Amino acid sequence: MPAIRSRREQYSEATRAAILDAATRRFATSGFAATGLEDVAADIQATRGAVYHHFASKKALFEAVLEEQEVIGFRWIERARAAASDPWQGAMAAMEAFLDQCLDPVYSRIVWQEGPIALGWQAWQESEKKYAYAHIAEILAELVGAGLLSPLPEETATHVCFTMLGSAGMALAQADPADQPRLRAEYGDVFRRMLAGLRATG
Amino acid sequence: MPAIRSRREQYSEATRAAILDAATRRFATSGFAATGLEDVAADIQATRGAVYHHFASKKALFEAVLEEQEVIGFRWIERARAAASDPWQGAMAAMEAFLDQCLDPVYSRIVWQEGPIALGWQAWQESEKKYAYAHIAEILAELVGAGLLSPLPEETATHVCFTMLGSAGMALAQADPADQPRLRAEYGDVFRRMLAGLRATG
DNA sequence: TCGGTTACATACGCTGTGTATGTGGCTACC
DNA sequence: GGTAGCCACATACACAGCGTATGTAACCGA
Repeated sequence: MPAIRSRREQYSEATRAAILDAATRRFATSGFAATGLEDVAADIQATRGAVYHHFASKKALFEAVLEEQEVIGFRWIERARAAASDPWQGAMAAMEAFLDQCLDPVYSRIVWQEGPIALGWQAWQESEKKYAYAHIAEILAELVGAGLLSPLPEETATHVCFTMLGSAGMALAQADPADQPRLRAEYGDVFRRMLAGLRATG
Repeated sequence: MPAIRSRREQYSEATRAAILDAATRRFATSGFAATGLEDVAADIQATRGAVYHHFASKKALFEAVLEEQEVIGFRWIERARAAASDPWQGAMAAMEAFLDQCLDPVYSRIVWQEGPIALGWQAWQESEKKYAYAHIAEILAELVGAGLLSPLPEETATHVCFTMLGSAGMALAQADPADQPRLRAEYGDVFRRMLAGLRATG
């Protein structure tokens, strides 16, 4: 990769980033269906031509937006987990960090609400497997490996945890801010009790 | 309501039912977005005019289709639960019946895949509250009342169970038929263990 | 049998996606 | 340092699908 880029390349890169940024805001506030590429283009004083130059389709644009959010979320959660002292604490920290992440309305709406709508349930799930899914599987495997959980059907358990966390995040994100602390505590409580069930010998 | 209906009313009722039926098949096989009202109309040798006469919009048509599936599913599950001898068996039977229901590709696709896409996540969830949601809440309350589960935050626990079951159903529905028995057993296993966690005193 | 209503068909406008073509400014080569 | 080519983007257009306004024929009540 060239460390120095031509003026034109820099401009191009900047517009691409601007499109991505505007699209993120639009998708997060108005949703995928209600957002026209015209709107996105207008937000950055450009035309739909520019958008179609950088992205093959509306769906492709959304995928790029989604990918970005996934990466941000992944890093945030992983950092929280890495800071913990032992696997169990790490898993709990990751859970907390995930719930935090979902309180960001952009993240929760793009990833959990609009994702399945824009890409279709199946494609969205495929995309999730690269991030959240793989992440959870790793954490569970570590817990099982450390003897903290009794053996589990990996794929199924991962899927269940994935969904539980996701829906909790969604519910939190959409709740009245005044209720969020209580809800968050409740979800934490239910999760902990359920995980405790997984601790007993299967 | 008049027990006897005029010829015209009977015809009208029949076309409405035919539209509903055709739409159900189309939505279930091609999805909401890829289904045009033209297709639906053509399936029953009619025009889009007929569709718009009976349903206010494409969305309204889908809502009617969804409602029908919900009612069918609800009845099926409730019957299984009612046949059980005690609350715990009833809850387990309801869970099994739900998984059965999800193996029907029409039900699972309409309710769980296309629902959120067609109505938007929020409206879909509202609609679910009338059926699955209320149903689960009732079952959980019964279990708590019978002392089989320790007290729970009702709304939160309902939401978690709702999502767990739904995603399990979806995963089952989309799995290779050869894997379905194994997966189903695994989900049952994980659920039972997690519910066991809820049994301990919170 | 005749006027009104109802069930549907026909025709059209609008919105939004995608695509084909045009253009001006940057870059690279001589 | 002039020019040829390319690249980033704009403009224009084709096309699909939803919704709506209007037409029409069958039916029903008087």
